[in-house]
Amino acid sequence: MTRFEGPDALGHIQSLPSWLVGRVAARGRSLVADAIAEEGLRLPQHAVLAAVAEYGPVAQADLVRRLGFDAKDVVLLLNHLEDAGLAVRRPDPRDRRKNAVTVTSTGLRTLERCAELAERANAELLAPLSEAEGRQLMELLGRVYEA
Amino acid sequence: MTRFEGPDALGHIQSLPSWLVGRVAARGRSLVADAIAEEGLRLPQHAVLAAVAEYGPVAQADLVRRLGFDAKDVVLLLNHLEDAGLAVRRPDPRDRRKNAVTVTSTGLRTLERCAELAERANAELLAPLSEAEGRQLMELLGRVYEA
DNA sequence: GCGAACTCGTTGGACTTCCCAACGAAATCC
DNA sequence: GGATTTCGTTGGGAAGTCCAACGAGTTCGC
Repeated sequence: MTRFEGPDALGHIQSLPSWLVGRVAARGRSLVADAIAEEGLRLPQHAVLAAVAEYGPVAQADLVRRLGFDAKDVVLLLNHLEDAGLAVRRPDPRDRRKNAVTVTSTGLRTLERCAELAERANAELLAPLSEAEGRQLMELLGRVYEA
Repeated sequence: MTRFEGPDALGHIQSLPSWLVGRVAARGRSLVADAIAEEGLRLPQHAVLAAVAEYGPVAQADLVRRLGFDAKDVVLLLNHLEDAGLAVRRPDPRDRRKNAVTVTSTGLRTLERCAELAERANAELLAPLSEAEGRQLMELLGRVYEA
């Protein structure tokens, strides 16, 4: 085991995988957030809008479950998306407790531009790596995450 | 370019490196946070305590610069560490504006236990990978981060 | 059937992290 | 020795995450 824990305490923390992956994640988050800010969206708004687009008319509780977001936050995020004309809430006739949330055509176009922007931001993130190394990084991260 | 952006919008986001690295970072953060919670410390407190231990008697402004934390938060974190008897603030005789922050012997022992706990949490994080793969992941992340 | 238990959307609040502004005290610059 | 800067501290605000509760609506158990 390592001696001299005190003098190297911070260095030890910063040598841990959890610290390094946290730093890279922060950088990636920042890059993507700045990119899609060009479309006036924040990261959680983008995620909710994408989930709405993917799962068609969907209840908010489903979004909560699929995204792992808090129900309250989904309410506020959808308020914003609706105000921006990107998504629509309509009552579900089959279950009057539910809202059937849909993406608008404007929202779909915004989503396509965001996909492009996010992809470019990720290219910038992985710029120091070759294509093969980028795939390898993804493969390793995938195995860690699935565990 | 990809067609059918709408139906696969969320899947596209979740296939990006920024998303995957964010997920892995969240898992690592959670594992380490739970581990050192055993010693009654939260992650930022641990970081500050480690920085204090590493840089000996150090001014708070130095901690702010080295950690990149907000000055206000460092004040509050040090308040907690001092109340817990892990660190001490004393006036710096050479510059009466500064506090000379030091770790107590209790803080040092806590730090050593935290180092062990954090290391075990990271081992759990990288459990799905072999040792060589773990080193490779660190090497790739390091190159991405240094950029 | 019909009351109990649950679900849905919503509201409220607490906490943490991060960012910016200001302040008195103290040091430094010239 | 006056102007500028630094230091610790306090204050406030935006954003993200989480928990508790509620009325309206639906489903389950008997």
